[in-house]
Amino acid sequence: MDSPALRRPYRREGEEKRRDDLIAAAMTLVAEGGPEAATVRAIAARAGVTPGLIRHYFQSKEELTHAAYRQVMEAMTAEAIRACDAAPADDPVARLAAFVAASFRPPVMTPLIVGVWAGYMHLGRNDPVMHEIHESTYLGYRDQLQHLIAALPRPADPARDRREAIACNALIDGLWLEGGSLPDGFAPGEVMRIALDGVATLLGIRFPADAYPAPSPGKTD
Amino acid sequence: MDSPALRRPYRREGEEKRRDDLIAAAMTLVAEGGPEAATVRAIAARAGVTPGLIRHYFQSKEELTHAAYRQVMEAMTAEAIRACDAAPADDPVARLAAFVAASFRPPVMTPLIVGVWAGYMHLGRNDPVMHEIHESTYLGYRDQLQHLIAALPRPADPARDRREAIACNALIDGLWLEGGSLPDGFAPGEVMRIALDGVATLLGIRFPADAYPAPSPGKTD
DNA sequence: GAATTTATTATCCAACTGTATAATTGCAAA
DNA sequence: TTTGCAATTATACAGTTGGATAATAAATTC
Repeated sequence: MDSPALRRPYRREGEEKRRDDLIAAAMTLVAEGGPEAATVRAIAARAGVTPGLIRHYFQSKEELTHAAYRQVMEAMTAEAIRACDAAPADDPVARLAAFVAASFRPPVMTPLIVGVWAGYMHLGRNDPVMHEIHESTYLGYRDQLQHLIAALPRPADPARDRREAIACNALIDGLWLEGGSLPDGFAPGEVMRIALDGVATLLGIRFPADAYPAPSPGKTD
Repeated sequence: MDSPALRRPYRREGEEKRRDDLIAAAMTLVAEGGPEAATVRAIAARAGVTPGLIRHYFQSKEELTHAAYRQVMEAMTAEAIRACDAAPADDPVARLAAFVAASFRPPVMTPLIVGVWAGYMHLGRNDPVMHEIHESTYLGYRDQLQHLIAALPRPADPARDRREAIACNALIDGLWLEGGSLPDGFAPGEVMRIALDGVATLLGIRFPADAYPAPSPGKTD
């Protein structure tokens, strides 16, 4: 009865690595099986540790959940902004194109991210912290988009900008959701191309050819 | 100690009514608190009956879940198609406008429906039946949209129609999601107006004025 | 080699899950 | 009124699972 005797061997890791591992494990599980799949035991198993360790780094499972969700969401917007800032500061059209394009390739559009988004989407209703995270990251993205639209070289019209930002944001959301959910339903780069075309059409502008992904090799249709 | 004595009084109802009540209760709970909130007991309580009754009308809770999801999803597409068919058969533009507009008012765009959609969105990954329901209703909607687009009076171009259907569908999805999630974030009719404008712009057409919702009273901005 | 703290282990305990069955009541026909 | 059936309630059950915790062992550090 009392022959534990062999104890699981383990390595000691830095706090940061362990926290990241646990967060990554939680995200993966949520993406795969929804929030209810991310139990303390499952998270620990996925991260290659034992359940007790979670409470060594997080005061509760809830805290881990919040940390994971925040990290995913903030990383997403941050990546889009980063790509946008990589474009010439004096070329609003190129900046907008870069922002949109970044939203449709990894690490923003991946089944993992979309899965996390979908899995947690519902928790915002009852959990105030989740709601705050969702709201701030969501509005952060949309605000950024609206800024980029307002910077376009054309007569100012704030009301129009708002409407167009809402429409573009919705188009991006919808495509991102589809593309991330059914990655096999589209040719490589197809979703991004549709998104760029759609945003350009909605705004009455044209994006330069180099804003688009490289054409699929082999065929020149 | 043994004085239960008073038994809950009840009414006898027809099978149809009870089934509908149970389905409605399940949907409401899912919309409010996600799938895990829709326990047998909670559903029964919400429907005003006792848990055992569920298994009198459904072989299992799973069966009730499937019935509820199917009903919500099918009703949604059916309503949009119904509105579309109410338009003149020989006016493709009006038919498309009616289809889009119907997607942005009750009973299609309501917090309940969006909540159910969000709550169950994730179950499609593991549960084959849920997946089938989701897929068929989703594709049904998109196919219908693509047919309406293909029927527009302009040179035929199937590839373009496909791209545009994907884009329009994404725009509609995104707006529907936003409008249903944050009904207070928009003025009455605003989401529908943005959707109609957006779809028209994406397709390079114009919808007649009477396709739009009545302007908000009081102000003529 | 001692001290420190990461990590493991084992367990707790409770809440709750869906299901099955038995007892009772409402209701309508006879 | 009485009878009988089916709708509904009530209770029981068997199992899972949940997150939390205290004590202990092993890495690493000094």
